[in-house]
Amino acid sequence: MTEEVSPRKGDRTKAAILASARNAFHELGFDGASVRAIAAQANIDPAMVIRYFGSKQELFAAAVRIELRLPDLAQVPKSRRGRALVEHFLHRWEGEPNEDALIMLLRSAVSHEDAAQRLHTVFASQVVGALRPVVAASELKRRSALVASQMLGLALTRYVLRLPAVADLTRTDVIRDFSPTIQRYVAGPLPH
Amino acid sequence: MTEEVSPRKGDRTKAAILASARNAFHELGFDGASVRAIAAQANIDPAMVIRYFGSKQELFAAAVRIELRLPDLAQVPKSRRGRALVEHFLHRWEGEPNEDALIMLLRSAVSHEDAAQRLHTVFASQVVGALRPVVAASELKRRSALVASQMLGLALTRYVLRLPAVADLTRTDVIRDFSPTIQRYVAGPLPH
DNA sequence: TTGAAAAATCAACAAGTGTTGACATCAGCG
DNA sequence: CGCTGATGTCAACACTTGTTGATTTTTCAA
Repeated sequence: MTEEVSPRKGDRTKAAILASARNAFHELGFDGASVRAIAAQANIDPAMVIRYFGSKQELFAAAVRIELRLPDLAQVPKSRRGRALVEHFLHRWEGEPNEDALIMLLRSAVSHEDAAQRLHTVFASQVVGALRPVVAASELKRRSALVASQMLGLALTRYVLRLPAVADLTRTDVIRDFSPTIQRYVAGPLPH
Repeated sequence: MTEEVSPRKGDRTKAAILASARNAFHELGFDGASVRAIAAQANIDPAMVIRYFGSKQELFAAAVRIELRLPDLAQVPKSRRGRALVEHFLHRWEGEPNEDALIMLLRSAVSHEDAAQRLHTVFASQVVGALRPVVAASELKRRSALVASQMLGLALTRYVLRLPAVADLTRTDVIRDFSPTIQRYVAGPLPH
């Protein structure tokens, strides 16, 4: 009534399912989050989940659909690109809690082959995409590997494993401690 | 017959179960590896797995039992401790394939709470234990966090996700590229 | 060889999974 | 009103999971 464009009742519940699914996939991964649990948390019948999304796999694909917000490193002074990258990912991961798709993929990729493939793709677009404009083509793969290993290692230990030593760091700590490493991986000299 | 001390038939199959379980847990994680699949790969009845180990959980605990081979960094010149650490873990992880407990824990910790707790413990003994003799107590937690994030990030991207950019690196490449970072995390200056 | 313990087999259980189809309820429009 | 299509409910399916008990086969010493 109050809406202007067909406030279809179904759209609200569809959104509720999606929100519940994002939460569940975020903290339990694909296999750990059951359709029944997702439905229960949204106060909905499990059958509706299938009716609205077709299958659990398609629900996951919808929940994980990503907006690619790439940082434009070319517009950042060369000496601050490491810091910019760390801030970019930290902002993504701690923007709205229990929402980021990369963490969902990380939690799922271990056991779910499709999620692993999607993570490869996301990695390629996010990290390689960010670095391509600012590093030599001959070094792109190597520098991307280094950045990915450190940033995914940070995400893993901080958000998935929650090792106290890493999880207890403040945002400021993280930026201060990891920026120099990423800076070297992006723009520093590589050992020959 | 050819053995001297009670070559109990059961010990052989128990060992076979353990080997099969290590393999399965290593590539599928705790939830992904079913008791039936483990038994099938060892050509035995699923019931035997339970009879010999009590439960899947106890089998996992037995498969993941770890020999703590800590590197003694105090005996390594200060400037080479980063390299020594990288070589230590690389040797662990690529020693005998499909055997390392840390990878098994990494694959399982995502969905299995006990595995996550064990990983915290292993991390504490392996990383913190190696660093304690050679870093100031006031910096131990912070330096351990940095080393753990990079080394687990390497393990994650190389062995679990198998991102081509990281998995394609040779052992020599890995040592060359990651040692400087770990060296800085262990003995270099920390940003204030 | 005989007999007892160890090892292996088989079928079944209770619980949980994703998914489906038949049915009931409700909305809004003619 | 009555009708139609969208929403929601319920029970059941086929399957997989870890685990158990009864039963049979094998092993090995007396």
